[in-house]
Amino acid sequence: MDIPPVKTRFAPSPTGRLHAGNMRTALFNWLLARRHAGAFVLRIEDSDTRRNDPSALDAIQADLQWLGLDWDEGPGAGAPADWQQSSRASVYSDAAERLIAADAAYPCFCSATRLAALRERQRRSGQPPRYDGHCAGLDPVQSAARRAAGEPAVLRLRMPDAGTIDFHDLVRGPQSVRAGELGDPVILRADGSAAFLFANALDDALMGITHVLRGEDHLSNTPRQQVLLRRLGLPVPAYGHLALLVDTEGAPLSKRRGDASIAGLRDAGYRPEALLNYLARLGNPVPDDRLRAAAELAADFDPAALSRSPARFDDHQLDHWQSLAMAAAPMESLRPALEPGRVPMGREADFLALVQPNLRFAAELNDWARRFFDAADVVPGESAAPLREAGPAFFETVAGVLETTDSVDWQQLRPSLEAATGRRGGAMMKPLRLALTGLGQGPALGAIIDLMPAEIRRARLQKAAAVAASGVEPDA
RNA sequence: GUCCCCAUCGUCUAGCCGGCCUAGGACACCACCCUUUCAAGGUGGCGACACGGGUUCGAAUCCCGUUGGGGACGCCA
Repeated sequence: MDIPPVKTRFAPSPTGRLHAGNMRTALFNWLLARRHAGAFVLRIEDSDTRRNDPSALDAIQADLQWLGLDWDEGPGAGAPADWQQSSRASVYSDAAERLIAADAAYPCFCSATRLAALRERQRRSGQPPRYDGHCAGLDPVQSAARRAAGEPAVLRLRMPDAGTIDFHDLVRGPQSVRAGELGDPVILRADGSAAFLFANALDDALMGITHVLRGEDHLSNTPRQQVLLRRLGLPVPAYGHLALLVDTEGAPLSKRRGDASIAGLRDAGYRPEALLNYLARLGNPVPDDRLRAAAELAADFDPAALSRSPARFDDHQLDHWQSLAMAAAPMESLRPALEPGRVPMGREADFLALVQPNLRFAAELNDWARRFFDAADVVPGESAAPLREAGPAFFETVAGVLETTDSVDWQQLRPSLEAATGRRGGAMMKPLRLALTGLGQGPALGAIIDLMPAEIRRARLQKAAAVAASGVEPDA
């Protein structure tokens, strides 16, 4: 027997940038599709025209592509052309007519004022706020007449009022909701446009989506969408609900606060492999601690194994994956981050090889390059104390040795320096490293000396000697 | 407020149809090794079954309650 092909989707609204939470949802859907050699669809839910941001469409695609999530249907991917809800208005109105004809939906003339008062009253009396079915019993003929006369109305889906609605959640298992707990939801707004609940379910069914992984905030929509689709005689996809991502404080990740926006992370210098590996493991047990490719992650992706409690987005863990990604990065992928002219001709490969293990972000290359190859001063004022401790003679002596030795082979150079300065180990290395690079840490010092042009070394040592001589009395 | 879901180291988690768990891994942190420096790298350490009741010969694993966290209750998506 045939297992139906898996088709998943990611359906963001173009109202802002993607953040880590959205992206993880997209990733899990992509993983599920790829795992089963199925299809992944990108659909844009722009049914709320007031909130649409024209630039968001491109940004969403850019973010997805950056992470390597490709889609088989959607913007730029060919058929179907109508991946955009705003171009599917007639699909929704046709379905709405069918629902009305079957008495599965009814017009509701209740004003916003009445609804607000109703909710307030229910809340005060300890009742959950939900639509009371005020218009549910209206005569269809009269309702049609009122609508024809131009009286504003929304369309509500008639929910069963007894029994339970059962479904199997891909991540949470069997679910059962008492039908009476659900009010009749609005599926068409007064202006005739489709509400999320309606457009979303219809699109999934019509596009042949088989599996939907979405945020936990959609859990309560599931029974409604199931009723809706059944009434329409359409296939109901399998839904799985993901626990939401929270920030370091445990508060929900907020688009508004710009928490962990994908664009922000990218601009900060994070590599896509790093984010991918981190996101894939948030709330999802991946037994392998190494950096994996997307396809490898997909190979054993299982929604049922997903965590059902909210996961924290932790910068420390992201940084770990970033470090692994940097270390594993092909040298060629680092080059573009290096500003032209920073590194002398012919020295690039040596420079990159030396510095790469110390990088967290590729942009740091430029700082290292400046310290190695730029004549400008690198010694910060606050580091004067260690230089003074070493004394001007130390730097002059080192400079002298460097001048007269033609070998910069560290094995030979180090003993010469020790003999000449009378210092060894850290006593020699630390002030020397500081004088040469302005930093207390970095790649192997011998290799740095080897890579650094003689005239830069000379200038740095001179400067260090001057600083060391300047304040014989350290501020104390 | 009402309803639903969840609860293992600081964080992400393994384990959860009970004994193999003196609870395993990764991140972070700390120490040591390497480097006669530091960083990087290597090795090790610290560190948790939220609490209270049951059930059982035996519970992280099952049940109930408490507490805590998350979600839903829109002409938002």
